[in-house]
Amino acid sequence: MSDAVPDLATTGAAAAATTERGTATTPDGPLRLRFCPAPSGWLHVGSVRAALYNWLVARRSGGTFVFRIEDTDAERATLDSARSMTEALAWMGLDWDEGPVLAADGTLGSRGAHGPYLQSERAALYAAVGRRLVDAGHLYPDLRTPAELEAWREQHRSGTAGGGPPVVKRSTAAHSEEELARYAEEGRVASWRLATPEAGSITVVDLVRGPVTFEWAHVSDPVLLRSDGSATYPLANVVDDVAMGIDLVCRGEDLLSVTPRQILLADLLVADGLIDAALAEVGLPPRDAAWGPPRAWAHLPMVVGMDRKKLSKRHGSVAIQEFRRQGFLPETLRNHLALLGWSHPAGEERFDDADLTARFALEDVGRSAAAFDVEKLTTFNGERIRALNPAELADRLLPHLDGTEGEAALVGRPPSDAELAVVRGLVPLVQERMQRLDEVEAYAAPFLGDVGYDEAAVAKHLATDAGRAALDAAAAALDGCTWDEGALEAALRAAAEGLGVGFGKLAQPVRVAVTGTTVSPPLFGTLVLIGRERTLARLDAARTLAAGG
RNA sequence: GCCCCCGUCGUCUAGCGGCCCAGGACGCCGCCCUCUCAAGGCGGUAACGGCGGUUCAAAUCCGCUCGGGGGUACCA
Repeated sequence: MSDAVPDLATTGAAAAATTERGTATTPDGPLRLRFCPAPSGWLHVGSVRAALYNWLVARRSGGTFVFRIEDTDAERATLDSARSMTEALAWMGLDWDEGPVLAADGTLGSRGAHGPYLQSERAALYAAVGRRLVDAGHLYPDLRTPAELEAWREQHRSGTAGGGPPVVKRSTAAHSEEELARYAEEGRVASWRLATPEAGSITVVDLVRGPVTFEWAHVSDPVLLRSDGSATYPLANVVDDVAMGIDLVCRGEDLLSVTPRQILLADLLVADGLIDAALAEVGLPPRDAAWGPPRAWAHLPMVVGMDRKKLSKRHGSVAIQEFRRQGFLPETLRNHLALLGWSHPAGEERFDDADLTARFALEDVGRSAAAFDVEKLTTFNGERIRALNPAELADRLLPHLDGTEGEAALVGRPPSDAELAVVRGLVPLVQERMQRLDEVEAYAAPFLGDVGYDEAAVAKHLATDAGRAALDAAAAALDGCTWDEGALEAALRAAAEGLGVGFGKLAQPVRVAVTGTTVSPPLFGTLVLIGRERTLARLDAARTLAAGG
C-alpha cells in the first residue's frame, strides 16, 4: 500500500457538492434485497421483522432475497450464532435464493452464484478492494491509537478543545513530521479511513422517512481497514452490497446515519470498475453487467419492548427460537410482525402470505418505534391453530410432546401407532381452546400418562360429602355404560338428576377423578378418549382418595 | 456536547384541512352461552404530549417546547 497522502481533489471529497440519492417509491422490476445479520447471539423479533420486510419486497418484485452473514468482527461473531440464525430464518419460512444453507449435519453450505455469503470467507476480496482504494487515493492512514482517538473525541465532546463536533476528517487526522517519526520508531501501523467530503451535503430520500439531509462536515471518516489489515463493517457491508447487486437496502433505523458514507463508498467501488477488478483478482464470480450501486433505501423504526425500552434479555421471548419452543406458528409470526410498523391498506389484520406479498409496500411503513405485543400475537396464534386442519395440527403438536421442543416426552420419537391415535383423538378436544402449541403438554398428560392429582382440586371436589356421593353415583352410572359420548352424557346427566344436583356438581368431581385437575377438555369426549378401563380405574382410585385413604 | 429520527386509546395502528366530540385490532370490563377452561356472540372503557401560529375550519400545515429513540467505535 502507498503511504502517500493523496491530493484532496482525487478523493471522494471531490464529490463535495450537494447531492441527492434514493427514491420516493420502490423501484419497479425485480429487485435484489438482502438480510445480513451479524452473528452474535440470537435472531430477535426486530431482526426477523427486517428480514421479513426484505423478503416481502423481494418476492413482490419477483426479485431475489439474499441472506448474508456479516462476521467481520472476529471478537464477537460465532459460528454457533450463524447456524442458529440460519435455522431461525428457515423456520420462519423466509426462504432465501442465495446464502448459507444449514445441512443436516450442522455444517453451513451455500447456495447462489455470488457467494460466498459468509464475510469471513471473503477477506481476500476486502483486502483487494482496500488496496485499490488506497492506490486511488480514497483512503488515508490514521496512526493514532484507539486510546488517543478516544481522548481526542472526549475533548471535543466536552467542548474543552474549543468547540467543534468530534468528527474525524482527513484534516483532523494529519500527522506532523515529528509525530510520523515518533510513530515509525514505535512501530505503529496505520488504520485506513475513507476520506469523505469536508463540505457540502447529501440528501437520502428514504422510502419510509422521506428526504433526510446530512452535512458532510458532520460525517466522520470511517475506518475501512483496521491496523491489522482486516476489513470493518463499513467496508465489507458496502463491498458485498455492490458485489451482490443489492438494489434496495432495507434495515433498521440505527443504520440511517451511516448511509451517506455508504453511498459515497458504493459509488467509488462501481466507478472505473474497481469492484470488478477486485472480484476478478481474487477469483470470485463477476457481477452482473447491469448492476449498479444500491439505489433505494428504507430505514425501519426500531422495535422496542412493552416497556418502551430497547429489546433485551429482560423482555423474555426475544430470541425467535423461543417463540418456536412456546408453540407459536411461523405463519402467525409473519402476519403479526408484518403489522409491526406496517398496516394493510384495507385495514385487514389477518392475512396470509399471498395477500401480504401482494399488498406490502415500504412506503406504507410507519415511522415511529413499535412495541412488540405478545398478547396480540398469542390471540392471533390461537386463531390460526383453530383454522388448521386436525391432521396437520396433530403433526405440529408432536414436537411438543416428544421432547423436541419442550422437556416432556409423553410420546416416543417417532410415536407409536397407539400414541399417534391418542394425539389425533386429542386434537378435536383441544384445538379450540389452545393459543400455543406447547399448551398441549398439560392437556395431553392425563391421556398419555398417569394422572397427577392436584391437591386443592381433590380437597374441593373429592374429599367432601358431595364429592363422594358424586363419585359413587358416577361410578355406578358408568359401569356397563356404552362408551360413546351420547351414552355417557345420558348416563351422567341421569346420575346427577338422581342425586338431585345440577350437572356441574357431578361433572367436576368426575373431571378431577379422571384428569387430576379442574380444567380439562369437555368431559364426555375426555372419557371416550381415556377409555372405559382407565376411567373406571381412576374413578376407583379417586373414591379411595376421597375417603381419605 | 454534536448530528439524525420519532410523538393518535395500555399496545399495534387508520387518519394525509372539513366526512373525526377520531375508526379498526389486541388487551381490559360487563352480559349471553356453558360440565371446568376455552372458543363464540353482544355491548362497553380508553388517545390526537404541551404552547403558539396559518386558516372560515387542524389530529392533519408551520414554529417553538417537552418527551422518547438512534448515532457519535480499529461493533455491526
